[in-house]
Amino acid sequence: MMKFKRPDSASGPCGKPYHHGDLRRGLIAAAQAILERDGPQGLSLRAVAREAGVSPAAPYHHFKDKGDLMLAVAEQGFSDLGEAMTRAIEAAGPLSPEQRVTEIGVAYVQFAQEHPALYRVMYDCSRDLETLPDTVHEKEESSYGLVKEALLAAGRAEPGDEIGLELATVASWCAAHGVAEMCKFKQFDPLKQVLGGEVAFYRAVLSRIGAFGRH
Amino acid sequence: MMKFKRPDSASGPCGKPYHHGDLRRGLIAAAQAILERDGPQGLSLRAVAREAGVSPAAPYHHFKDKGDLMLAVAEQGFSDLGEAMTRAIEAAGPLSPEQRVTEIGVAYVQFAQEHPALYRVMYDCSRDLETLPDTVHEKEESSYGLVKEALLAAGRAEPGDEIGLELATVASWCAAHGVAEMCKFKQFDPLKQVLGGEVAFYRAVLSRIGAFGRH
DNA sequence: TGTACATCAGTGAACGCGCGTTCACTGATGTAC
DNA sequence: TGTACATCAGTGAACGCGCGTTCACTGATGTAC
Repeated sequence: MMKFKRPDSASGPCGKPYHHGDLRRGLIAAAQAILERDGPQGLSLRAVAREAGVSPAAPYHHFKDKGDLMLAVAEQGFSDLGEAMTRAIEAAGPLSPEQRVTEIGVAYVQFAQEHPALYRVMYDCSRDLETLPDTVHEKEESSYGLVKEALLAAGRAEPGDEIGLELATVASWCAAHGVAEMCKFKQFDPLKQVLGGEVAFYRAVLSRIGAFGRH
Repeated sequence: MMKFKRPDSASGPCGKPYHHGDLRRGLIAAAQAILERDGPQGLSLRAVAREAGVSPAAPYHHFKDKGDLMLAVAEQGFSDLGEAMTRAIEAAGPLSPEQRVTEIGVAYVQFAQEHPALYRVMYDCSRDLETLPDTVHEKEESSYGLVKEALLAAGRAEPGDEIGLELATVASWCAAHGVAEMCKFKQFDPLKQVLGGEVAFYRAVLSRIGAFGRH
């Protein structure tokens, strides 16, 4: 994120350098900025180039086409989500396996709440591919793996019951996605108020759903 | 849906009638057809007019702007969803309250699976409004009301515990939404195969989630 | 250390496209007399 | 029953816009000698 090794030698006295340094990363960051500011509607290839201070043709040196750029944005998002989940359980200190599951769920929903537009792009890209990016599902240290492992530790499936564990993981993932997307509706405002805030609200909902732990 | 009272008197010998008869309904139907055929990407105002066999300006006699048309499409969708849920529990014959809850959930997910593009538009419109259409949440015979009532009957909240019931309803709704959206990912194909089909799969997931009944 | 040159990473103008919306219009309908 | 006319529901051409992508180009970099 801050590994830009922009060579200052190339910059004129008052102008921008001709070469960006790490435009690939810069474009992904620009896309994220647009998502935060304007939402998914504003996310065009030209807008991303504009945001990065570069001509509309420049991205084509780093991405095959628009879809390729979007995919990279989504993958970065999933990687950030995984980090957020990991950070959350580390920050919480020592936790029971059951609490660990809950905290992961809360972190997931919180991430989606904090970056709604990014979350949408992540989800949309996945659907278009009809597969989830490797960062979610394949890698050893993936978010999916994190959830699965936490559920196993919490005894949500008998050791060896691979199918049961898989099912529990899918269930949790679905629940978290559902909560993440529904939470923003105004109709739930009174409920949020009664429960004492956003986080309390989706903690309550997740807990009701059950897949993320009942305390 | 078939209440077109197209006045044939207006049609020429081989041409279309100048007046459509019920263009408002026709446009909504055309939009649904486009969604089924081309997905949400293809859903522009012009495309809808084209599909309905009408000039691009014609819709403006029936809808304020594009958003207004989309909203009507979404509302029709929510109304269809409500009907599908009602039909499902009626078709299932006599059910225990607990089974009723499950069947409603399955019907919800099934509807989303059968009309993925429509479902997406429904959801997107709701988010843009930041409220759910009245057909979902307000009306007496709304889908939301249906779920709530079934949960109450199933004893998911003490009678009188309005907040608990509301929370249970939200939880179920979130869960159904999550399952509906996640089910299509290819990664879950092996699991579906093991469990013996699509419906068995999301029945299993819903049941794991808990909010829709454990048997 | 200096120079020639291939390669890389940008520019900016242009393309064709489909979009949402507007406009003045016209054909059809239905009502008053 | 017949006719004049207001109203309604269409037409089709045009607008300006931002988009994704392509092209020939050029400035900067780094390597071989």
